[in-house]
Amino acid sequence: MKRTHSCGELKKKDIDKEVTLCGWVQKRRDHGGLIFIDLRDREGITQVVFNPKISKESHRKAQGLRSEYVLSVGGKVSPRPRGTENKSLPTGEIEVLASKLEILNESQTPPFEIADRVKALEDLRLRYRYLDLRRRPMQENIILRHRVAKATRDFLDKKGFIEVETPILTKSTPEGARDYLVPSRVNPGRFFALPQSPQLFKQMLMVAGFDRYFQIARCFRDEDLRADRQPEHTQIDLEASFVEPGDIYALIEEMMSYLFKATLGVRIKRPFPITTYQEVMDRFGTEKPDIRFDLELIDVTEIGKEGDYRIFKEAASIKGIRAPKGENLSLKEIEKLSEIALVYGAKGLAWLKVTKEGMASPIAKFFSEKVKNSLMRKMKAEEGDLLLFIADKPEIANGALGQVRLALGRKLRLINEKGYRFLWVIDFPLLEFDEEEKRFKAMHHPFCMPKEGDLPLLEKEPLKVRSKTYDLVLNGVELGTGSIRIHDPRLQKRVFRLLGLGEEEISFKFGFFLEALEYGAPPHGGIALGLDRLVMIMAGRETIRDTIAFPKTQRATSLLTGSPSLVSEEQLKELRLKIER
RNA sequence: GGGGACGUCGUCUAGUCUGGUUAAGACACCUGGCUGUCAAUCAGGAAAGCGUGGGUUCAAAUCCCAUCGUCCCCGCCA
Repeated sequence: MKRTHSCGELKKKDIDKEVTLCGWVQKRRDHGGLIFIDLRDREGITQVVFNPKISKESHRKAQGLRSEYVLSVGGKVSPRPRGTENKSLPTGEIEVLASKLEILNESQTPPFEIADRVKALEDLRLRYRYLDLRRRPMQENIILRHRVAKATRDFLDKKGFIEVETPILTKSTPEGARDYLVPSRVNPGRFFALPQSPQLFKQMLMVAGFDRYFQIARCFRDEDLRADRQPEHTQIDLEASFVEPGDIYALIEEMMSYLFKATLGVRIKRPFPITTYQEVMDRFGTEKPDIRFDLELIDVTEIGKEGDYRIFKEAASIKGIRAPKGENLSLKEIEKLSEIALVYGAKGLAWLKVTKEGMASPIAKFFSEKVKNSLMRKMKAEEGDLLLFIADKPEIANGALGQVRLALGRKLRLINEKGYRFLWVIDFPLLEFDEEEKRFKAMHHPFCMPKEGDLPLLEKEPLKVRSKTYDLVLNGVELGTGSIRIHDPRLQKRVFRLLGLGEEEISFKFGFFLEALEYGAPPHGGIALGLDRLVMIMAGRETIRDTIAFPKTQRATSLLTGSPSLVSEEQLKELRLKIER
């Protein structure tokens, strides 16, 4: 036994105990006659004092200690002299008077300081991830992640869910994201795909009668990265038989409530509001609205067209948003908002300031007092407000103004950073039209059940068909996606055909799955929640990289290991692969 | 595929717009002093030729071109 206690637990009550601590040298303060070492481990920091009167030998050895050396220190816990207690440290009332010192390992001077507040840039942190992970905030993130995963398992176990592992080496299927492929040496020219999600396996587990399944599942997608997107991410994946959407809502709401309580001690308000896709698009311009603040998009198409402003008159849709007290925003700040609108495809951002003297704006002259007044009324505008408008195709007007809304929320400090506001977004369209490929694509995935009432439209007006889908949104972040699935093989085939899949392709790609549905597949549904994103929000971080022990860069490489890397000719030959140069 | 920001001692920055002495500071590091520090302190020291390659110029960290890397975003991500 190298240690008797952790570096975070010794308190007044331990005074006079003989203890042995192990840890890293956080800091050495050498006063010549007296040396202080802050010894750090996962649990905290304890001050160790080397006094030649207690041990000449240890004091001599301690002179050679440097940052990040690994030590085992034996000594007596004693109260700090009156007036030298450190209130900012949980162990600050005591210190260990070292009588024994063993240097377990030395350390090079680290490339950056192991401090709570990082100064090092992220690429350096990633290259030395094991040092970055020594920092307390990173340890807290990873430990929080562990607690969330643990609480998830506890909760779902109690609810009768069985954790089942599904293959990592699986089959490439069309639709969705690009697959990561793995060549098969035993079957030259053939490839496994890493799963984008365990979707088909969990459905087949329902066919198998497991009734309730879950998995903390790694998912792989070979797409471009973002702050909240990594090539491999982890989902809390679950599926249940004989359920309605309401069963899933209730389960997930209870689970979220349990997770937040168990890990953060935070109470979550239930039930979560439920809104349709159509409604959130109209009101917030996005399928994942941040409802921590109220600003909503307002349809002013009718009123806007009454003026003489050509751009309004010719637009299919005019959406407006009211920035309370936005009068104070400078032209430059409005210009910034307008740039955001441009990025999201709008051609411009029109604005009106409501001042004492009336409407101040380059476009005010195009509108009569009457029109201006009805605009004011419709948007519930008050003096001092700034009104912003985008006139365009409905998708653009909504989408771009939705982004302006988010920027406004931040700019005007309307967002309660400490709040957790969940929202269900339901009834997504089953399909969307891909302009590039000129065909229908599944909005979520091809296994979502269409709403029964919309079934007659399936072949006639496919875009009007809504599906039994539900997205869970938290603070403007898409946390998870789920649906009731198709369990009828005939209906599943109809949907495949709608997606433009030929009979041959259907049986090649999905034959095994359709066959499974033929053998008494129960009605079922489920959801998958992004664990990385959930922990990111809980930890108050801006990127999921801070919640993943060993993440990849935006170019999908590991700076730590240098992967992906070249492989030997022999390896390629064995796989019968040739690299084109 | 596209847009943007950044790259200077170990680290983080200043310097770059407006080319011109020994490229500056803080932290870290090294040596020495110091028995109550915890952002220890005092004295001294070492440390980068400015991501890489090319070009312009009497002269390039600074201007131009290319390239590499990191980050943010659009597209993409069911």
